[in-house]
Amino acid sequence: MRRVISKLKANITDVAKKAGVSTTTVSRVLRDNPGVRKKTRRKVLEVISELKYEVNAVARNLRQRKTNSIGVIVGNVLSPFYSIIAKTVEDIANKWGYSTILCNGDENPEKELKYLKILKSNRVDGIILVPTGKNSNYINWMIDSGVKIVLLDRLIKGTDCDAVLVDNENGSYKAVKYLIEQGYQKIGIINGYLDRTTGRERFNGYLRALREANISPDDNLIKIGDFKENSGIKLSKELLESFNRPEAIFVTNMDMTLGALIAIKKMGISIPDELGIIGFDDPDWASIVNPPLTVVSQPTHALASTAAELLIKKIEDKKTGTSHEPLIMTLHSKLVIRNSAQKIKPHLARIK
Amino acid sequence: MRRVISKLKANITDVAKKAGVSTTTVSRVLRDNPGVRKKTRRKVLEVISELKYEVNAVARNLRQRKTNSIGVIVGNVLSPFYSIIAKTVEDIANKWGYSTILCNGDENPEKELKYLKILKSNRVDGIILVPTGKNSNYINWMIDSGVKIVLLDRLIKGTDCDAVLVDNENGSYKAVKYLIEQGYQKIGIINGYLDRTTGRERFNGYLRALREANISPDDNLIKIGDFKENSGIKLSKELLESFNRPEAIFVTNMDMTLGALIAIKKMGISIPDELGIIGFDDPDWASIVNPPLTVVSQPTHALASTAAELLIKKIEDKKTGTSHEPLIMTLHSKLVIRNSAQKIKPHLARIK
DNA sequence: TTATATAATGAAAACGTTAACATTTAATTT
DNA sequence: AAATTAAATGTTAACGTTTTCATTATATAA
Repeated sequence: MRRVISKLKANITDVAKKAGVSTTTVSRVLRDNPGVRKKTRRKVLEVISELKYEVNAVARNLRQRKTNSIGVIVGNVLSPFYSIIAKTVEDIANKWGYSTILCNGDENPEKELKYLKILKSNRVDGIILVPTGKNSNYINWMIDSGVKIVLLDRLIKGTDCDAVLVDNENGSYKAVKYLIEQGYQKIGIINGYLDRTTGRERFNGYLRALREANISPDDNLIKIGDFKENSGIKLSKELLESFNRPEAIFVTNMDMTLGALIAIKKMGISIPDELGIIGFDDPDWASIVNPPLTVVSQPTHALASTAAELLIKKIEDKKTGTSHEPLIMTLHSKLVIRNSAQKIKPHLARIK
Repeated sequence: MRRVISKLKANITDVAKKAGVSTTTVSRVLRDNPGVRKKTRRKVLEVISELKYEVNAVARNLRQRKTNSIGVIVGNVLSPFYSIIAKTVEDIANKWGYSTILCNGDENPEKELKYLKILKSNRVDGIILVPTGKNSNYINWMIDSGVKIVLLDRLIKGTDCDAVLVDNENGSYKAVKYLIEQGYQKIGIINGYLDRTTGRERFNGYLRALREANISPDDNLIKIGDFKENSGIKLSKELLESFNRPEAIFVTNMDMTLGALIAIKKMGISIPDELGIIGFDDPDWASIVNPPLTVVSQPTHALASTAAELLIKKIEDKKTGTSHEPLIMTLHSKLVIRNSAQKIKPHLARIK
C-alpha cells in the first residue's frame, strides 16, 4: 500500500493558495480572529481539512515570542510527592493551553542547572521549580531576562521568586510532639540535607518539640540522608543497630521512610511495640502497610495547583504588563494519626 | 536595585556584530563546526559569554525542521508503572540530547488524541505512546507525515508501529496457575478493559490457567474495571460481598490492586488465610505491606528504556535515510512469590 | 613568484508563522 | 449617486536561526 504524496506537510502558504486568499487571512482563521467573512472562513476551513493542514507551532512560537509551554523541575517523578506535582501541574497547565516539559533534577544542582538552561533556550514561558537551592545566580539571570519562575516546596537564598511552601517546621513539630506524648523518649530523626529549606525547617521542628519537652538532642540519634530510599535503609540500620538505639524514629520524607520500613521489616523489629515511626508525606500505600503509618500529610495537590495557577497568572499578566509583588504562600500540613507510633494503649488502636 | 538593560536578550546578530564576524561564523561556533580559525572561535566565545548569549532553540528548531524533543503519552504518572516509564524515557532521551514532553492521557482516547495533535503541531521528533488503542487513523496519518512512533505495553489494531510489549498472557497464566497449585479453587479476577491488548491478554492467561486445571470460568467471579484505584475498591467489594465469594483474586494492574487491598483491609478480611491475592506489577511498597504481596513483576524499566532507545534510533536513522522493518519486541514478566497467596503451609512462609 | 588547492568567512535565502500597516471592498449616510 | 465609514483582505517585514553557495584569505606546490 504505497502512495505518492506530492508534499508531505502542507503549510499556511499552500492553504492560502488553494483557498485563493492571503496567508494572513488563513492565519486569522487559525486564530479565530474576527474580521473574516463567514464565507471566506468556511472556504479556508474546508481547504485546511482537505490538506490536513496543522499549524506549525514552532514557527508560531518563534514569531509570537511565546511558546505556551512551561517547564517543571522536580526531584524525581518516581517519588509520589513529585509525581503528584507533575500530574497536577500538567493538568492545570493544560487547562490553560500550556504544555509541560518535565525534568527530573534528581536533587542534583548540576542537573538542575543543565535543565534550567535547556528550558531557557527553549524559551518556555515559565518554570515551576522544586529547587536544590544552589543556582541562584543563573536563576536571577533568568528572571531578569523575563522567564517567570515559581518555586515549590523550598526557597533559594539570594533570589526573590514567588514561592508556594508547606509549614514544614510546624508539621515536624507536631509529629515529634505526638511521639513524646505517646511516651517515647529517645527519638531519632532521619533528615534530609540541612541546606535545603525543607530539610532545615523539618529539623528545626524536631528540635523545638524536643526542647519544649526538655529533652536534649542526641547527636547519635540524628542522621542526615539524601532524600532517597537507600538513605532510609542505610540510616535506619545505623540507628537501630547502635548501642543507643532510639525508641522512635521520625523520617522527614517519604522515600527515606519507605527505605526505613524495608530495613525495619528485614531486621524483624515490630512497629509500634518495639519502635515508633512517623513519616513525612502521605502516599496511597500508607494505610495498607502494617501497621498503618502515622504521617505528616502535606497538601501536595494544593501545593502544585497553587503554584501552577500562580505561574500562569504571572505569564498572562506579563502580556498585560501587570506586575506582582513577590509572593510567598505557605500551606498547612497536618498529622494523620494511624498506628505506627501508638505506644499507649495499643489494644484500643483503630484502623483509620 | 534597578538596572538599565539596553536589550534584554542578545541574539546571534548582536554577537556577530560585537565579534566582528558574520552570523554564519557565530552559528558555526555554536554548533562546534570545524572550519573556524582558533582565534576567531575564541573571540566569538568571549563575546557570547560577555553578552550571556544563549541560542534560541525555537528558531533553530524551525530552521532545522527538528526539535530534539519527544513526547511521552502514558496513562497517568501517579501510577508507579507510568512514572517509571516517564523517568526512564526522560533519562535516556536526555542522554541523547532530547527533551521530553510528558502527557497524561488518563486512559482516555479523546485526551490521547488531543495530546497527539499538540505533539504533532509542536513537531516533536517522535512519540512514545502507551495507547488506548483507539486513534489508529490519526496515528497512521502521523506516521505518514514523518513522526516516529513507538508503542509501549499495548498495540493498536490497524496500525503497524514498532512496539515494546510484555508477555502479559504468560505472566497472567503463571499467576493463576500458582493460585491453583496453592489449592485455591474459586479464583476471581479484576481485569482491565478487554479492548486494550493488555486487558485482553491478561484475561486470556487467566482463562488458560483455569482451562488447564479443568475449572470452568464463572462469570460472577469476573470483574472488568478501568485500571484505576477506585475500580479496585468497588470491584473487590462486589466480589467479596457476593454470595459466591472467591477464595482468591487476581488483579491485573497495580492501581486496582492497591484499591483492592484498601477495601479488603477495611472489610477486615485476612490475607492469605481467608483470601489469596496476586497483583500485576511490582511497586516498591509490595514488600512492606502485610503480608508482602505476591505479584507478576514486569520489566518496566527495560520496557521503557528499550522503547526510548528504539525511538531515538528511528529518529536518528531518519537523518541517514536508513529504514526499519516494523519491529515488535516482547519482554518477559516473572512471578515474584511473597506471602499473599500462600495457602499451603503458611507457617513455613518466609519474608522475601 | 605565480598558480593552485584548501581553509576560513560571508551574503542571502529559507524555515512557517504573525503583526503592522496599506489597500480594497462593502455597508452606511447624505 | 456620491461621500463617508467600516469591514475585509492583502503586502511586507519580522521572529532568530541554519544552510547553500560564493568569496576571500591562507597554505602548498610548481
